[in-house]
Amino acid sequence: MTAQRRVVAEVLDGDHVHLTADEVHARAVAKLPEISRATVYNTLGELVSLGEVLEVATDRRAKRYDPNAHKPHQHLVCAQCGAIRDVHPAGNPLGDLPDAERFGFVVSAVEVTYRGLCPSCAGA
Amino acid sequence: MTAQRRVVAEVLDGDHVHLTADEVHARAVAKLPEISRATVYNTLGELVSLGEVLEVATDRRAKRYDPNAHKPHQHLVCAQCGAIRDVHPAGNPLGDLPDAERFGFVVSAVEVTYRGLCPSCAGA
DNA sequence: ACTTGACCTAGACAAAGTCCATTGTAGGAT
DNA sequence: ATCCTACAATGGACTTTGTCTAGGTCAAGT
Repeated sequence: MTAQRRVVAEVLDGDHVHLTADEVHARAVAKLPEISRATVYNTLGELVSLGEVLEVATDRRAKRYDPNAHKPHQHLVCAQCGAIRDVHPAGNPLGDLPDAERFGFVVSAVEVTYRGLCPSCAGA
Repeated sequence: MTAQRRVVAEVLDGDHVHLTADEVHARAVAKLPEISRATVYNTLGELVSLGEVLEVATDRRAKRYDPNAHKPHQHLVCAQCGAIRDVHPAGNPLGDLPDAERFGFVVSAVEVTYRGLCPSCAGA
């Protein structure tokens, strides 16, 4: 546990945030000015490997990092402003895929992304 | 309808393919050598706007373009080789999101990506 | 003190996509 | 037939996101 890794972990802790790698880097620099981009990327990669943090790809721009890795959840994304909320759908989406639709695949995970407009974007 | 747009449409037609923009460009160049990358991107963007083609983002690398836009479906992706199959899960995933989990959003769409191993990658 | 190895840094590099100024073209107006 | 205008296409520069590499630093063990 080095100073750099502690800073990255601190940045992700706290709110239910979904930061991009660059945002993590920017906040880390605020606490530890000499931290480099490569170190942030490396540390995020390690946290993902350890299962402490999830990668979320709700758009095709930057990956986002979700510290809420221990409770299974899906994401709800505003198509306009990009706001992201964690949500917990009912039912088991994996079970909804019939054997006939599995084409012999060993299916092990499912990601669900709900898209719509958040209250402020829908009101505007 | 120009020659360039016809060529892009032809490339996407046919099989149930999921090509990246670069693959579309490569195949378009084979038919019309002077077509430029920008034109392929523009044309793909127009086809997406018209609802004739879907953008699929199963990985964080290139977007893929799915000509099967008229029948709702989801995707099953091999985590190892990247193979993509169209699948049709049972049930209505949109309905699985309770009102209490919508946070006031107007939810209009849902994307489901199943991940696993295809038969050849699972066997190897 | 020297070696070793893990970690960090800066910057170069790569892939995917977008933007922009210029050039080309097709159809209508004169 | 020629000109005009609007739209489309082109090539290349640029941006964003992420990875890689070569070298430097530091602490622990011998």
